[in-house]
Formats: sequence, C-alpha cells, structure tokens
Amino acid sequence: MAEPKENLQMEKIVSLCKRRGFVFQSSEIYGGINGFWDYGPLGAELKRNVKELWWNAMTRQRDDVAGLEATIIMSPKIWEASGHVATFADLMRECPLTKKRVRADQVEPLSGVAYHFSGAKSGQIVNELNDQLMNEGASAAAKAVLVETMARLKDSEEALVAAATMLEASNDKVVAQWARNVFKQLADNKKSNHSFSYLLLQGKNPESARKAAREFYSQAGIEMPLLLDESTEKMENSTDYHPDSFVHLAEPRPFNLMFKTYVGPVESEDGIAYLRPETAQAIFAQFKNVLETSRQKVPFGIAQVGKAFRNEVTPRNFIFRSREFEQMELEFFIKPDEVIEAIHGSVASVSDSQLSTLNPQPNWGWRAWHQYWVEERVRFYEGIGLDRSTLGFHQQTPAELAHYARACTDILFKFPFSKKDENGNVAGDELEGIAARSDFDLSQHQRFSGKPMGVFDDELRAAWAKLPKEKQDDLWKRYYDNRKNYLTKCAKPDETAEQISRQATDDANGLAKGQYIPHVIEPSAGVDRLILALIANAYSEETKTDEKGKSETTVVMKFHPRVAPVKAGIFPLLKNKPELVKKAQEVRELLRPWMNVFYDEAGSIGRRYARQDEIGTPFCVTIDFDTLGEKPELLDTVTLRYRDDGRQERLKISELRDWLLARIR
RNA sequence: GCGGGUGUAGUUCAAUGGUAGAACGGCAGUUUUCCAAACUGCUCACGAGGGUUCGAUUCCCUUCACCCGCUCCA
Repeated sequence: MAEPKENLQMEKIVSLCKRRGFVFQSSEIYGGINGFWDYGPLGAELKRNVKELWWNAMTRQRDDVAGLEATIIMSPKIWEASGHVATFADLMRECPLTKKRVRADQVEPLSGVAYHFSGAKSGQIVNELNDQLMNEGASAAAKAVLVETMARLKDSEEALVAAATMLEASNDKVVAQWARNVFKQLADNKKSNHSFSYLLLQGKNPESARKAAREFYSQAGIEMPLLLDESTEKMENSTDYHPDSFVHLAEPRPFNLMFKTYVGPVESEDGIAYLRPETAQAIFAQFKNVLETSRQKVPFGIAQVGKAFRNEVTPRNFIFRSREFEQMELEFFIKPDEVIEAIHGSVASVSDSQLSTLNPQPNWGWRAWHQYWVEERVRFYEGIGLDRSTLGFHQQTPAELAHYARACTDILFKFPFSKKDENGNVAGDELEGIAARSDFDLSQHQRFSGKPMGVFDDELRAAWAKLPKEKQDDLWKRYYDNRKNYLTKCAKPDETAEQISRQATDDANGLAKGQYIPHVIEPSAGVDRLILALIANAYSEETKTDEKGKSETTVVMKFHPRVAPVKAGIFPLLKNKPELVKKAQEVRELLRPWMNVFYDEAGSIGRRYARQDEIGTPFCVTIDFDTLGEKPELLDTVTLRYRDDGRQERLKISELRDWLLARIR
C-alpha cells in the first residue's frame, strides 16, 4: 500500500518545517488553532521570495499590468454584488446532484412518490465481462448460457454470477478462465453506499428518477451505475426535495464561509462587515480608478497579492487549505469577442504550438487569452523549479463551472497527499485556477453600485461605423444575447423580462458608441499552496555510507536558487584562526546588501554544509588558507560549493557577487 | 460536521499509579586544513482543564490540536 508511505512523506515535511523554522502551528503554546499556520524565519523568506517573483513577473516585467493593494475589510455591498453573501451566509441545503442550494427555511413543499435507492455499483465491469465472453472464441453453448441467465435474472450482476457458476467447470479453457475472472472482478467492483432519493411528481415517468440517480452515482465515480434496492414511498408536502431537481436535499448546513466582524465600536447589524474571502473583488471595485490613473487601455490587467479568509468546514493537509491564506490574483481585462470582430473582422484562434512563440495580439479573443495565461503561468512555475512533470491540469467541466464562467483551467501540483485515480495516476491538487469569467464581475458591480463599469473605445466606434449593416446586426444580436442571458440569470426578484430586454438593448446599443463592459481572464493562485508545493518538490533524502559501513540519511532541500530562503552560506574553514574568521566576515559584508546570506562558524565544515543543505541554501562559500595566500596564485579566492552535488570550484572574491546574482535572479 | 486513530524534550522514539530516559539536534568549550569526526559540559518534554486516588504522564471525563476516511471546499 502506497498510502502510509505518502503520509510518511507529509509527516517528514511537516516535521522538517518545524525543526528548521519554515512553518509553525499558529498559537502553538495555547494548543494551536485549527486552520491557521505561521511562517517561521525561513518560511517567511521563502514566501517573500515567491510573492516578489510573482509581482515582478506580473507587473514590473510587463507593460500591460498594474498593481493594487486593497483593504481586507471592504463595503459589505461588494460581497452582495459578488454573490458571496447570498451563497456564503445562511443555513442552506444542497442538492447532491446539481449542487444547487436552497435556504433551509424556504424549501417549497412537494408531493409525489419518492424513489429511494440504497446505493449503486459499477455496470462497466458487467458490460465488459459480458462482451468478453460474447466476443471471444467461446462456444455457442457457453454464450447461450449467458444469454439465458441475462434474460432470466433482472440483476445483470447476478446473471453473470449464475452463468459463471454454471460454466466454471467447462472444459473450454477460455470459458473457464472467463468464469474465474467474473468472480474476481465482481468482488473488486466499485460500489457506493450513499443513498439517493428522488421525488417523482404525479404523472411523471419513473425513468426520470432512475436517470437522476444514475447521474448522481456517475458523479460519485461509479461508471455506468447499476442502482441498488429501489423502493418507493408516498410523500405529502415534503420539504426535503429540491424544487427544481426533485432530489433529496442534504442536511442543512451553515454556509457562512465568510468571517464576520463589526465596524465601529458598537456591535450592531449596521456595522457588519466581512473579511474578504478572495482578493479579486477589490480589483473589480477599483477597476475604474486604476484604469484612469494607470493610463492603461483594454486589454490590460490588475494584479494583487494579499490575505483572504474563509471559514472552511475542514481545513486539511497542512498549509494547503487553511482559514487565513494568501492569494496572488490577476484580473486581465479584455475586449468581448464581438468587439474584436468589429475591429479586426475576425477573432484570432491560437494553436497551443503557437503560444510559446506568440506575443499577445490585438485580435485575440477570450480563448486565445485564456490559453496564453495558462501558458504564462506554467512558465512561471517552471521558472521557480516546478517542472512541468510535477504539474497537472484540469479543465473544469460545464457542471463544475460557475454559471457565469466560460472556461476554467486548474493548474495542479502532485502533492504527497494527492489521490490516485483508478489507474494509479496522480492528478494533483489545485495550485491555481485560470478562469474566463466573461463580463460577470464588472456587470455585477455596475448593477449593485449603479456606477458604469464599461469602457469607451475609440477604435471600436470608428470600426463600427464602417461595418456593413448586416455585420452590425449580427454582432449586435450576439452581444445582446450574451447580455440578456447574463441579466436573466442574475436578475433581482423584482426585475421583469421587459426591463431585462430593455437593459440588454441599451448595452448592445453601446457598441455603436464604442462602449462595452470588458471581459476578464483571472489567473488566481494560492501562495501557501505554492509554498507547500515548493517544499514538497524540494525535499530529497540522500543516504551516505562511510568506510565503517555506518550509513546516514541527510535531507537536502533542492529549492530553485530564486526561491531559496538563504542564497549562500559563508564559512571560515576553521573558527579558531582569526584571519580566516575576519576574511569570512568581510565576504559576508560584501554580499549582505545584495542577498540573504548566512554566516556560520560553529562545528566542522561538513556539519555546516549539511545544515545549509537541509534548509536548501544553493551555494556555500568557504574561506580557507588559500584565500589568505598560502598558495599565492589563489590569494583572495574562495571555495564555492554546490548544494545539489557537492561539487566545488574556486572563485575570486571580486567576482563572487556577480556570479551569485546571475544565479539567484 | 460525522466516524476512527494519535498527543512524552526542537525532532524521532522509550519507560512508569510513587514525578521521566535515549538518540539526533541546539548551545558553550577543547580540538579540527572541505562534506553531520571526537571529547567534555549544558539546555529542553508528559497538549490543556477537571475527576478518581495518599499520590495520575499512566485510569476516567471534557476540551484543544494533529493524522486517516467520509463530508465540505476549489
């Protein structure tokens, strides 16, 4: 079993993090607090490096992204607009199939016949086994036995067993082997014991109950589910079923994932505020201000790094999911595809092979931008030592996507705790999601704040005027449909269809005037998860055996030099020789303004190397007697030792700084 | 949130109804000319609270934290 080994790996990482000062439990002296972690001296350096590299890559190294640092507590209206208050705050019951939530106290009573199922097992194997016998060179007699049992018994699994029992003793080797296979594979067959219940309204086809149940079990990972123990029960005015999906609701739970506090000295309802559950919304709320002051034009982005808070039901896996965490988010605003088409005649599509060489083009639509950002982000991870092979990708399915999102690609890292699928492959867990969020966010803030969030685009206005009428009509209609679709889905209870149509018409009419609401691509990364990924990725053990046969295992943290908390260790070969110590301290002072270095004179030289290996210091510099001129040609040179292979070379002190800088930047 | 498991130095582990021991680490010193050398000394723990008991780290209860599974989350 690989399971314990993986736990062991995590245990080793957690204990190293504590032992060497990367991560501590928050409030440890008081017994800790669930879901909160502190960064120790080395963890703080590591995290700072990561955030700085991200900030640099996203803002300073680009012309088209501006930075922002917003407050953690914001107007509660922001969270109403974003939908977080509605979905995060009340006692809710969730439909296990559609994941739609309803307020527990507002479930509509329904009457009908409830169809209960106690669970399901996979029918995939049943089909495969059936096909196996029917397609292979089995005798007609054997096939006939199977056909007969299948016809006789309702449960196809039972039928297979019955057939296999009869054919087990067959002289035909293929058939006998098949029978043994049946027993073995059915014993391993995947099963779900979750019960499922569906309320069938009067006059509806019972098949819709079974269809819903099969869908539910498929989602739970049972392929081609065979339903178990169907039973029915008459229901009068039951409030346990979802009014749209008719599926039995899960128990009521508080979905108040936002931390609540009070602004002002009096704890009154008026003063309620929330700690932000994501950093993104501040970017949307400040979109106009940034646009005006940064002199940017769409397409452009706003980047932010900062803390976010979620009252997670179950924080797990060390710092992977905690209640206070840090995000690095970019909101990259782009023109809607209709606008691109109006200006450029068509929307460019980009193949994956082109991405690596292509710079962003003015005629890119949302798909190209989405691909571009996925690629950019992967390159960022590669640049800090996470090889492509350690990453995974997940394209969210339509069912997983938020209703406003058009696509979302998750970048995953294969953590030691990541689960294996049936084939033994590790998909990984999410480091970052890159979502194409349409114009949902800005639209919501426009509606809730009453302030226009659209932009004006000269190029669009000029291009629109030159378009033939039918092209204008075509684009107008598509833009109108998108707007109407959004407005309908997000309608407030008092909004009429007529109002919605009128608003969508206004929005689409804006195109001719050069106005539109930008769409957004959102690469959103978790800092703490990334730190854990870097630590897990860097962790390696080396076992050395000396001449006496005594073997010793040492830990080497193979951080990329860019993220390593300490860039260089600086040692005098011996501490009882004042000239060596003095020279070593000079070297420390030389490097200190440029990078984080660590001076160490305690213990043997080997011990000091080992200590640096364990915290992932990529280079060590040793001042020895040659530095002092014992061999005149080596005067003012030092030993430079590499962490990953112990290799050593001689370097002039005068070249040391630039040599190191070239490798840590 | 439910179920199971675990809490002893910084780490990994012992022992015990009569107040805790090792290894490694850390610190100081002697020594040491390149990969955790050796020697000496020192430092550091029964997660918290309550109960039973003459006495609890040990038994019981509560609580907190961590790990695993489900759930949740993305």
